[in-house]
Amino acid sequence: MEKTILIVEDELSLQNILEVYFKKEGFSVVKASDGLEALEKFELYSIDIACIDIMIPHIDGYEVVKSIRQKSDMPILMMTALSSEENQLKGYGLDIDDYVTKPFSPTILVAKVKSILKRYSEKQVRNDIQNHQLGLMEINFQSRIIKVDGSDIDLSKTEFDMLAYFIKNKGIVIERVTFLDEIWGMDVYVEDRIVDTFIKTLRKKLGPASKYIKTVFGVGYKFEVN
Amino acid sequence: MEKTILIVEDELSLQNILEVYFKKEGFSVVKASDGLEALEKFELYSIDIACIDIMIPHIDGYEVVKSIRQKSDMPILMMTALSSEENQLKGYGLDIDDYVTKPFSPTILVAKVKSILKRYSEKQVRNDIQNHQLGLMEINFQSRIIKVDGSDIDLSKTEFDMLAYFIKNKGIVIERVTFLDEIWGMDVYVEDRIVDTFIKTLRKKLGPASKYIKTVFGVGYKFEVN
DNA sequence: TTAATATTTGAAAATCCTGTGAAGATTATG
DNA sequence: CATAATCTTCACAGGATTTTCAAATATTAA
Repeated sequence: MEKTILIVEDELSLQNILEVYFKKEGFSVVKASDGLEALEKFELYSIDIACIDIMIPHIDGYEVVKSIRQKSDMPILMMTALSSEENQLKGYGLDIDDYVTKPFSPTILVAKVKSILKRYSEKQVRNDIQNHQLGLMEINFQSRIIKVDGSDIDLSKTEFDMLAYFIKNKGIVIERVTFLDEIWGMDVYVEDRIVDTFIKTLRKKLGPASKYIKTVFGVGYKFEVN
Repeated sequence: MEKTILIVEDELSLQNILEVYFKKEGFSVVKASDGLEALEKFELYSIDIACIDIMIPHIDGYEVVKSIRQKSDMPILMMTALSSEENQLKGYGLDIDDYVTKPFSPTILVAKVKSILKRYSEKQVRNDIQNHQLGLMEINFQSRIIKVDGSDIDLSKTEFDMLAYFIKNKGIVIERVTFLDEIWGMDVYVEDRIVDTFIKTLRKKLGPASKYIKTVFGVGYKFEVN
């Protein structure tokens, strides 16, 4: 399964270099140039790991981490420019997984990221599949309970699976074919228009939360909390 | 074995921070923001330990503890904001395992929780007399006795094992295959519809308590007290 | 603005899933 | 060894869900 990495770095040349390296390793890359953008992207996409520079505009790296930590325990790696920052980092008591000091080799960063993800992957499988709060709705994958505005919504198996897939891929456009492959399975032959029909009932059942399901004309659908 | 912790705290930022810390330590986290929700979640999930704030909406922490104590002797740790609360706590004579006074460091809370659980598990091994009260029914895993409305129910080995597995996983959906793996063993080959047959007899024998066994169409079954 | 293309939607048809009773197979018990 | 208890399979009815279809509506591009 492809991992999504968030790179937060204001120096555009470095940002691009890192993007190239991570893409080469099969990562899906999301970029941000300042603290605000970083937090936006964090809300918008399902990020698996973040590499965050400390000295960035608007909101500095420390604050970005604090903010993310209120909602997620995703792995975070910091990038520091100065050794003074390095000390501060330790002093702050932030819950981060690793850091690198500039200048560093992209290869090393990639290696560190991979090793962190490896460590995480076992724990993650168990932990990450719990209770998710997304705007108006609350989903529990284990009990297969969906709540909108606090009250239970009754979904059939396929309806629930589709919504779950949406949520696990929030912010990303999902093509009809992808749904067929992921929910129905590669070998099942059904018209891809059936996805529309399920979108219809999902929207109806989700009520006010149906606004999160967006049509991307000519491509597919997208789940976006905002 | 992964432990499930219930965090009862109305201050959402603190709630989220604690969630992150406990998840990182491999806990499965269930959250509640007020006393009512706390009691609901307590019924809904198999909780191993609870951290409860005293000043919470609807039903305060003291009352939550009293209510839980009528059904369970699970470890409980309280979080107090004021030293006056601290005194009250002592005065009340509630059967709690520990407490922390705000502001406290999440790390300390985690450490306390771990040490309580360690103490508890040792006790558990010796005591081994766990009576579980779930709505209408009472189950004792050691003596393999089930009571519904106070009277004994006679279950065969497989029937009991299935019910026990249900109860140990209350609130989460269990697939037929999972039952086969857990009760029959991976290597045994039987039709998975046999699960239905056992559900049938379980429901019949449990009488009024059969309402806790819920069918999740297309997926499996769920044990839910409510 | 219009033609071409996509999506939404309601309803009907086809399919799948579960509950159940009955009956055969296996295992325990005296 | 015989009998009882338990486990397992099977098949059918009824209900729930999935799938298709076609008309209505919306979007895009020229």
